Amino acid sequence: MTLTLTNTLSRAKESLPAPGERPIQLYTCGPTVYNHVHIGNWRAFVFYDVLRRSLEWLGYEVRHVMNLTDVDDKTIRGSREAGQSLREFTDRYTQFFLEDLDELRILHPHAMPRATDAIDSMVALVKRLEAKGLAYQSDDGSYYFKISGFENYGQLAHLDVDTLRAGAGGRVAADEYEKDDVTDFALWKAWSEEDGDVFWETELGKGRPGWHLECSALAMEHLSESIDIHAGGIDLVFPHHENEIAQAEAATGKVFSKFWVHNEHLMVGGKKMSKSLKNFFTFRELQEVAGATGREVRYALLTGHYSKKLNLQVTYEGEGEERRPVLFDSIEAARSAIHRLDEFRRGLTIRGGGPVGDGARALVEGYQAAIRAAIADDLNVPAALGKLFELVTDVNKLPDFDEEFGRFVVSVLDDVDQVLGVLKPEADAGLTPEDQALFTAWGAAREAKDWAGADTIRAQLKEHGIQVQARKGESTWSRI
RNA sequence: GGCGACAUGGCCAAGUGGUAAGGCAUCGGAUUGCAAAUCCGUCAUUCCCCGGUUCGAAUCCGGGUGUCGCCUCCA
Repeated sequence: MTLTLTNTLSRAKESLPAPGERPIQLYTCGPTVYNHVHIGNWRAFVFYDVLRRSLEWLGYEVRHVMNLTDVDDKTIRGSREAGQSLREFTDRYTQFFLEDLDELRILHPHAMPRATDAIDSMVALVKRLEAKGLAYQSDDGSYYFKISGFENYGQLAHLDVDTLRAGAGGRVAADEYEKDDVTDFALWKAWSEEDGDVFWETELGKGRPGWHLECSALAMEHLSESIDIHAGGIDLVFPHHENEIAQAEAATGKVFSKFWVHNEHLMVGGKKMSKSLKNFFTFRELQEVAGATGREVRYALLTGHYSKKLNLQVTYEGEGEERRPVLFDSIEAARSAIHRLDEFRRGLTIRGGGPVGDGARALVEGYQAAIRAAIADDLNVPAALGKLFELVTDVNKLPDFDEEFGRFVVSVLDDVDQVLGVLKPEADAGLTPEDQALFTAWGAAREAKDWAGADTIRAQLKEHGIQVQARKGESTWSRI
């Protein structure tokens, strides 16, 4: 099925080519590995993941590349403060990032190149631009992109260069005098004292790459000079993506990316995340404060359409300095919804009855098709989730069904989960011997109608984080 | 100042001309030894406000209010 996406270039929904004609080349802007990325960043990474999974689910072959920014002001400053080499420092945060990626059930991109592994590509790109008269060297040895030489500048952000120039005039710091034009941006930064031992001796001199350069170079190196989709957070539209386009298209004369898709921001408690508002959280903080799992966070991030702001609702207590979050409503809601989905799945495997008619099967297939249509229509995950819950309610209403039908519905859930990535329950090692003994004793006490004893054991299990369910056949348990 | 996005029930959130999906919470019922969990049902005559277009608008247009964002390195 053909996927449509909102293309930032046109600000309209556009259809990709039908699947099968050729593989889709997808590039997404990765993290700067200088700290734990925050929950808003995770919205972007989950979005990229849904995009890639959706493409594959709809029948596309995909090659997904995401960069790791491991050299910039922040990584250099961080490594110096930590007393580590740049590589030691960024490796540490890369490792954290990869661990969290797995927790959030995000598929690893096919390639995750570091910026520092692409110095040669970047230098070559600058040389190419210089040969065309679109890059120039300033007095301090840095290289800048000459925006006046690229007439399409502003096409993505829909900004007018003259307006930018006027706006920048009053705000640009005095140390920017090196540039011919205030709107020009750095391609290569000449070494300065603060860079310490971070530099590369290249044809461009001693220095390090500018931020925008790595994405253009890496996309071209690992994919091609004209890719299909480039994704990122909405705040990267300008200047980052605009500059990527300028660098790439000025050098190659080709369309850098046919599609540009951007995810909107995550709001926390109705506000933009900031440290001063105390609504700034990393995934690891949510794990500690709210007991959130990666699966719950992923679900919460899937409840809104990528192109719209999503609010992570938080209830606070106290004012000013004392203000602290006491309840993460969105995480709680995600937890309840996931629990219900897990119970539904479990019910499918333990309910064995008579055969169901063809109508029931057609009903489920109808929902499966509706979910596919919702995903194909600009990745409408919230609408797809709506259909999924309608499926749940309708199947629950069936008076009876056999094992084969149960297996069929499970297969549909697994199919849909190729995109959602939240329906598979966490792997559980099972009860500890002690808890297993309690669970058995609880059953025995109930058998003997020793209600007081049963209630005591039930309370003990609950303290261990185990909730029991009395059922007609075999009783069950679940983690709280 | 320039440009732009958004405003749907207690919370989250689909829906972009044909009469308000879904989730969480609430409430009622079923089930249960009692619970919990689960299941069923209930839950917006109305979509920020005012005006307009239309047979018909949450959806289109104009005005207002509010929130958020971009205007050189924040997903």
